Amino acid sequence: MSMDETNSLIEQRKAKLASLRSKGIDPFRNKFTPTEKCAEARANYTEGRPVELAGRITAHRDMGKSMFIDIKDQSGRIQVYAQKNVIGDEQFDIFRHLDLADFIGVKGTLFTTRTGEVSVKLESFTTLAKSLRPPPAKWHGLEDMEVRYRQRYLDLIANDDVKTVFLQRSAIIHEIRSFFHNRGYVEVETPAMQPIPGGAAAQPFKTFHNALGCEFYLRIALELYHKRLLVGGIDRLFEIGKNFRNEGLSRRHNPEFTMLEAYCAFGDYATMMETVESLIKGIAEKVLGTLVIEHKDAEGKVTKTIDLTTWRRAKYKDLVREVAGQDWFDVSPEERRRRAIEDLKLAGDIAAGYEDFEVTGAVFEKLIEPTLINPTFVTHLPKELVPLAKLTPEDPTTVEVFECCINGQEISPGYTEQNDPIQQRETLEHQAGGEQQKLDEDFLVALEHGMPPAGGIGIGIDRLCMMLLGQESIRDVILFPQLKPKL
RNA sequence: GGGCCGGUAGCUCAAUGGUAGAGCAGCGGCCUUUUAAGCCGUUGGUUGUGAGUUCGAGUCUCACCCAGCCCA
Repeated sequence: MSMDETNSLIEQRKAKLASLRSKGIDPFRNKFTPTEKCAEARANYTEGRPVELAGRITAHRDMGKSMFIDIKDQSGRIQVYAQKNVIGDEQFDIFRHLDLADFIGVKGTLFTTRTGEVSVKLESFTTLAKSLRPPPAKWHGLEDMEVRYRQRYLDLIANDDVKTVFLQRSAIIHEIRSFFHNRGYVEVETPAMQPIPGGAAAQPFKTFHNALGCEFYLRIALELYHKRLLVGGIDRLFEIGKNFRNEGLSRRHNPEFTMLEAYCAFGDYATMMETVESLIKGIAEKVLGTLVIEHKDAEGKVTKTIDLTTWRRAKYKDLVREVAGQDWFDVSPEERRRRAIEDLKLAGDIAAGYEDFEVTGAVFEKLIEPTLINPTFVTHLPKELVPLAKLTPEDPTTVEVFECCINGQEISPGYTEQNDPIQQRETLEHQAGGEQQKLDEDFLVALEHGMPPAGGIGIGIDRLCMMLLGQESIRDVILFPQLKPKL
């Protein structure tokens, strides 16, 4: 090791790198094949069993003529014990000057220390990758939000619970795929670049295709392409993909987010309620091993309990009547507006230009949805709210629709899909109305070729993960949440 | 877009307008079963950026950047 009087931690590490090279050691290897993972070595312990393991150095305890280090791979950590008289003076000196965060491969035999910890008695080691920068502190972890999000790899290195969240997110998505494959659904991929962004009301991102010389939009929903596939005879299909909405960022909104949509020909909204309930219950049982989910604060105190055992079904109008009065839908629109503003104190939430259904919508959004912690299917919404669904035969002011609310948020909408091309055109034209929204003629032509009756759902995967994994910010379930670029 | 809070060593954090500190990490020394190892010594700073007030600014003022929370 050089006696360089450098003051930068990076310079010190670079000097160590040069020192290794000067000894003929390559600090960056192409390959090292461990016999097993660190956690497996600990789990399958027999005294004296030879192992070869690889990992990042996360701690070291120097004892003079011997030394302990911890190495860690994705599975976990294991302690390695090096002794000067076993590996020799020269190797021991190199070993002693390895840095926290360096990757090494070790060869040795398993033993148990005096304090009962399964460890590797080192016979030889290989440097695999030198870390030129110091890792975050071992004890405090990494707290700085900005660094955690911008350099998520440091967050994952320093904070095991963060890593667990993302491994569980992966397990959730795996379960979603198995669930639908088991039910005979086909996984499809549809365009993220669309000439007309449809299927939802949201501001799109715009881009330009040079060769075609035209603009495209990043999709805001998957729906309209999935329905084309129903027309094409794919009766059960699903897609897990990114949607993009050019709107504000918040604890619940990221500009790109992951959406699941699934469609089932010859099903309806009731079919899809069963699907959502089975899906989410199955995920909770398989990934979390429970249907009762506890959200905790920083001190570990339970702040919220979500019980997924029973799924309530309630009509939108009934829920509104519960909080706004039994005669809510019998009085005049003017009276509804007055009550909402004066009696329900929603003045700040009701804009002057709001239509009648939007006034009721504000009542639902502000006073009802946040209270729906345990799963509730809110059904039969006013038809104005959902232009792509079929009317309810018994009450044509509503549509055959549900919004599954859990954790005070809408997690999943679903409905009996509109398959009448003439009614669909009228609804979309009326909706486009004042706005300069273009009609997706190609979609309407597809409907005119005949779409089977079908049920469909969407599930916001990020919000589902927040609910299941006890995270209050969408940024904590997205590996690289959107931040303003620095520099 | 509005309000509130924050940005100090690699990390976690201190510092009445008056010499920028601690713990850990790093570096050197001692120590062959430690584990937040221990003991001794020691390096490390353009206090987010830019102006201003002041004899003197991490601290006060203004603008800006970035981030977080709340609201719209």
